[in-house]
Amino acid sequence: MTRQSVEHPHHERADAARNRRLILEAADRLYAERGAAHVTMDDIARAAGVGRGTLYRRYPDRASIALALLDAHERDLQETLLRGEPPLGPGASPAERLAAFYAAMVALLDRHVHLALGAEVGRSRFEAGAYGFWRAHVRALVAEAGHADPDAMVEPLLAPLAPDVFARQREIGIGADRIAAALERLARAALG
Amino acid sequence: MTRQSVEHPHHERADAARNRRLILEAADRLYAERGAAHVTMDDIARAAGVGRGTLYRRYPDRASIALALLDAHERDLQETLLRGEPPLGPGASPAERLAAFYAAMVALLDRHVHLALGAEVGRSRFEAGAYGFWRAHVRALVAEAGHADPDAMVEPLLAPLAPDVFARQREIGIGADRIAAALERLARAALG
DNA sequence: TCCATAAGTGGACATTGTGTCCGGATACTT
DNA sequence: AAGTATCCGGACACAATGTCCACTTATGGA
Repeated sequence: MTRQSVEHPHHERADAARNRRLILEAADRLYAERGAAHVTMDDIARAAGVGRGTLYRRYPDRASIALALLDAHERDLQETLLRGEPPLGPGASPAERLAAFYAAMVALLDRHVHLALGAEVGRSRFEAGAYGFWRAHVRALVAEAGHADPDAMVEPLLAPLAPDVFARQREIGIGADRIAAALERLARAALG
Repeated sequence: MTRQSVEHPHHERADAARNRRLILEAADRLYAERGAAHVTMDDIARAAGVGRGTLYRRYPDRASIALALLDAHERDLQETLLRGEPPLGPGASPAERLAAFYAAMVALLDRHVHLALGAEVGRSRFEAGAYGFWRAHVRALVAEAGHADPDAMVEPLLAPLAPDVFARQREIGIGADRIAAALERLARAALG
């Protein structure tokens, strides 16, 4: 779905590849340093040592840069959900799988909040990145658990994983472990 | 908490009061017509027939205008939660009160999504508007239900009410009634 | 090795939205 | 009616976005 922003074109020129790396490294560092909201495209271009035109050629906005950085991490988890061991992968009960999914996502967010927040700038998270995948996964679990209206239950169950919610909780002193524990309880209550 | 943006100063000049009304009416209309994201301060000033300076004098940004408009509606619900009849008001079980709260919030969102989205521009919803009130209410319910870590459970339970989540659900064809039904089930599962 | 050319680069530019400022206008008081 | 505190509104400076195009460079064939 966002592969083109990660996979290398078949014959990418050497200078282009170098600049791509410079851009991604600079963006990652800036997002981590200042927070997504305080990084402009100009900042990234300057930090990477490339011109604005070069930056815009690849990435139309900040969100797509953050998405490119997130993508690799997210793909690992997606792979595990599809073919990994239970309880993340197939084989466990829906409630346990949702609990494990929550825990894994919290761990992911804990490492990459700055990127997740950066990916939210502009376009809403719903139509970008891996949201479609998470949605399909959770929908399947909800349906398997026998809920009456799975489609109406998916977004409410995904909402607690919104990056800004996670960031807020950490801001007021609730660590990733407590968040994960609370969500695991919620998962078992909702699908158990 | 946001009273100063709604209450009239003791001796507001007649022209100032008129302009306040013009501004709020114009903003409400524009938000509804085009959606919050596509309304600028300039648009509001022009539609209201006042200058930019006049607009900025009262409202530092779009969010505070939307908040002023939302405020009245939210206050009604707050009053009911504190002193109204069960199940919204005191007297019912935590699970039933949370279910009723969800339903009431969905109804509120259904009428005023455009405002709720407008209030989110810039400042995150957490530190503005009535969020503190909703948080305190839900936290009390969670605690009363005997949960281990109420503080970690509050944000996850409030997250499904985020305006962008609601807007998204409606966008993909899930009506307010289905959302309310799903959330009521969630409430009973989480606190029951 | 050298050249043709497709791809890539970078900074100038136009555009849009934000927020501030202050001379002038206007309502309220006495 | 006059004085004054408040308010008005547009001009201005600034910040960030996204586009454009003249120039540069890598690459592959002769």
